[in-house]
Amino acid sequence: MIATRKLVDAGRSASPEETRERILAAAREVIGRKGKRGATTREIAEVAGVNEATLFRHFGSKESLLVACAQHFCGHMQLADVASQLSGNVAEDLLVIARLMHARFESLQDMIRWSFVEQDYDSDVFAATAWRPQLAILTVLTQFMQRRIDAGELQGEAHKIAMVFLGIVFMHVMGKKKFPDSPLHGDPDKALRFYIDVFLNGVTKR
Amino acid sequence: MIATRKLVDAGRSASPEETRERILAAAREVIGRKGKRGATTREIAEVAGVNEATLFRHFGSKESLLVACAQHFCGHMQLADVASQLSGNVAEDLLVIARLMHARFESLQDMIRWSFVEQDYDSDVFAATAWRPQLAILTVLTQFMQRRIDAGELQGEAHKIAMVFLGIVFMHVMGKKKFPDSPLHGDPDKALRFYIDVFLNGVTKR
DNA sequence: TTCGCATGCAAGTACCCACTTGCACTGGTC
DNA sequence: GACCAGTGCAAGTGGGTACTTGCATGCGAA
Repeated sequence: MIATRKLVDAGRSASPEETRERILAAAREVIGRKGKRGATTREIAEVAGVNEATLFRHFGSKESLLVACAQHFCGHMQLADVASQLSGNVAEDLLVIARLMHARFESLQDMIRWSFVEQDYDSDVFAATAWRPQLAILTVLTQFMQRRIDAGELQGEAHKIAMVFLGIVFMHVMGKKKFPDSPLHGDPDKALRFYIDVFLNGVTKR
Repeated sequence: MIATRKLVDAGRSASPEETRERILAAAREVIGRKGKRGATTREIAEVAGVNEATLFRHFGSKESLLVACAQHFCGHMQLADVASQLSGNVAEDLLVIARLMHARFESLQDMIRWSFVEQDYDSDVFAATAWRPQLAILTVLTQFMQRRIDAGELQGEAHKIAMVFLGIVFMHVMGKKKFPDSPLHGDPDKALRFYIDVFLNGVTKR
């Protein structure tokens, strides 16, 4: 019974909060691989090292677990501190913002990918929650652009050029697996600098 | 038995090829809404107006149907004729290509969205096939950029700036549902011209 | 007319999934 | 020491899903 003992102890050693955390982390991992539909409670429990019944005792239903998962990992994020890092130089500031975007996209990539498709056809709370960070970033980006336009440094409409910049960085992250042989996916910082250069100056030869 | 008669006749009136076509179209439609996993053979058959057994008699298995569907709609496309429409003016030519990209992305949007997430973790033939048109477009785009660089009109590396342009247009299509209140999603042609302007000249105020 | 092929229809099989339940165990709290 | 909350475990339930099968039907070709 030693083996049984060990397993039991492993479960027992953690507090309920720790158990909850493990389940949420496992859910995120499995959803990243299989998606909302493809993720089974069985596999999530297995990855979490927890009995399936425990999962339901914690979250009640699969749907509740997924929503809790999206809220846990994609909830309110602190973006305000970006402003303090800005120097005044447009290119440098854009790099700061781009790094932030890149990091966020990268770390939430799997969730975002699925929120991209499993959309609102079902008034999907999960997808809406998982997409929130992107909207937040777009807001920050738009505000930044507006300020630079007002200062006479950039031209165009703030939300439009913000969308372009967001699209470029977003596509960079999402494209890693889809265009794996692209030379852009070596040094991320280098790629970001390149994008900023194109964004600011265009590709026309002068 | 008139009702039964009608249904039967509806099925009978079509040739096996037509039946096959209807099933493929239905599969595409349902996959677009529910995804590969979420699409059930029952619903596909229902949408196609055929019996579920007929679906299996045609395609053998759901997986075979999905692969056939991807091949049918995302198979080899004729892109070569773009070259004949090019004028020599970079901005105008980019608009021609962008319109083509936009139309393709738009019409294949649902399939592409799903191929985006249900990726190769399962050596997924469906996803690989559905993604092929994007790779084809990137190739055309890269070649175009290379020619313009060689002609001294553009600067940078062809594949890199091609990726940027692709990303912008791709994000435009994919973002329609995710950023519904963006002013870019009114007149597509206007948006494409705007993207091309930013791509060529940047957003820096001169 | 006759025959075969494509289909409809209904029933069924085997599996998987979300979710439940009852019981046993244990570690910490009083 | 007694109790209890949190967990493991095993079995089970009900519904959905892919896929099969046997038979009836009718259209079109021989």
